[in-house]
Amino acid sequence: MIGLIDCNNFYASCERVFNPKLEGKPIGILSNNDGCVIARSNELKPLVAMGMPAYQIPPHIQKKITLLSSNYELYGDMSQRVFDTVRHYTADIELYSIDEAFIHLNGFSHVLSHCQNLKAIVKRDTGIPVSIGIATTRTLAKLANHIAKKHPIHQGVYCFPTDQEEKITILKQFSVADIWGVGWRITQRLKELGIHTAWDLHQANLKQIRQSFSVVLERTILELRGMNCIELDDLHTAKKNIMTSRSFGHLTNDLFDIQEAIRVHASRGAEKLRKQKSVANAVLVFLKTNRFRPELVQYNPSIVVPLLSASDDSRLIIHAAQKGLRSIYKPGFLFMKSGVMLLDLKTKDNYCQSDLFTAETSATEKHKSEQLMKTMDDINQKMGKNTIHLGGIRQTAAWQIKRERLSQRYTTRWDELPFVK
DNA sequence: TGGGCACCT
DNA sequence: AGGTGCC
Repeated sequence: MIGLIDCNNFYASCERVFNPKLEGKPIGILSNNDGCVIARSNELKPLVAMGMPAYQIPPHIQKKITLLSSNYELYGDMSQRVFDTVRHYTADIELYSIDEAFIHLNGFSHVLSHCQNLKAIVKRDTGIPVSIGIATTRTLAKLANHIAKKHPIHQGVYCFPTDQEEKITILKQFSVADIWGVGWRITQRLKELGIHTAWDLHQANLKQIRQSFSVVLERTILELRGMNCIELDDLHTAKKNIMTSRSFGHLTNDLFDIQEAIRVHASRGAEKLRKQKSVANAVLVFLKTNRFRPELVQYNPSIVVPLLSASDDSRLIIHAAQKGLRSIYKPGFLFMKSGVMLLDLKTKDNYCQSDLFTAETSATEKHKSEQLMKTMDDINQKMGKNTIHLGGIRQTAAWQIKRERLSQRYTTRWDELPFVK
C-alpha cells in the first residue's frame, strides 16, 4: 500500500504555528513579488479564488483578510520538520513537493491506524495538520487524499476501498479534472470524447488514449486500475537544466540594476549546480518585458553563451551571463523579469572535456577554483545565504522582489526567533 | 498578474 | 521549440 501525506493549507498552517492569532481567520499567502494568492486558509477559500492577483481583490474583502508575503525559508524548514517526523515512523518515504510525500506501507499490519497515529504525531510535534490518503497506487492515493481532506467524517485519513463496487461508486463521483496528471486542457479534450468521470477514464480504451493523448495518460489509466506504473524521480537525481529567474520589484530599464540581478541569478544557479555535482557547458540569459501591459513595447530577448569548457565556477558563469546580457540589453524597454539558465549539464565526476584554444586549464587552476567555490559555499551554508558574494548586491535595490508583508523566519535565523512573554 | 522543473510531441 | 503537467 502507498500513502500520500499532504499538509493542509501548508503555507497558511506554517504561519499559524508561530502566530496563533491567525487561527480561524481568513489568511492568504502571496506569490513572489506579492503578486497572486497562492495559498489560502479554509476561511479564505470562499472569499478569494486560487491564483487571483492581489490587486484584483475588492477593498471590502481586503479589509477583513490577512495577506502575507511568501516566506520560503520558513516553509522549507517546516517541511523538513514534518517529513523528518514522518520518516521516524515510516522509513520508506518519497518526498514529492514542499508539502507532500508518498510513504510505502507494505509490512505494516494496521495501515489505517498507523496513519491515524502518524497524523496525530505530526500535528503534536510540528503543529502542522496533514491529511493522508491510502491506496495501492500513487494516483489512487491522491484521490483518497482528496476524500480525506473533503469529508470531515474520515478525520483526515482515508483508505481507498478494495471492494470493486465501492471503487466504482467512488470513481464515478470524481471528475477527470481531479485526477493527478489531468489538467485543464486534457479535461476539455476528454470531454469531447464523452469521458467525464474518473470511472469513464478508468474504462477508456488504452490504445486510443495512447494514440490521441500520450503514454503519460495511458499510465494514469493503468494506475486507476491498480497497476503501479508512475515512478517519481529520486529527488537526488541531477537536474538536466537549472533555471533561476525573478520578476523585478518594479519595471526597470537600468542596466546597472539588471546586471546586479543577473549576477545574483548566475551565482545562485552556480550554487545549485555545485550542489548536484554537475558542470554546465552553456549559460542562457533572458529578459522579459511586461506582457500584461500591451501598451508598452515588448521585447523578450534571450541568448546562449557557450562556456569554453564545462564549469561550475561562479566567476566564469557570472562572466558569461554578463557578456550575454550586454549583447541582448537595449535601453528603450521597461523590463519586468530577468533570468539565467544553465544548460547542457554533465556530471562533474571525471568530466574533463578541455577545449582546443585555451591551453588546457592547469590542474592547479582547477584546484584553486574548487577550493574557492567550496569555501564560499561553506560560508554561505553556515552563516546564511549571500553572506559572501561576487560583486555588489544592494539588498534594498529597487529591482529586488517586493515582500512587504513578510513574517519572521522563526526557525532559521537567530535574530528572528519567536518571542515568548 | 510566481518560479522551477519534467516529459511529450 | 512549444505544449502540458505538477506543486
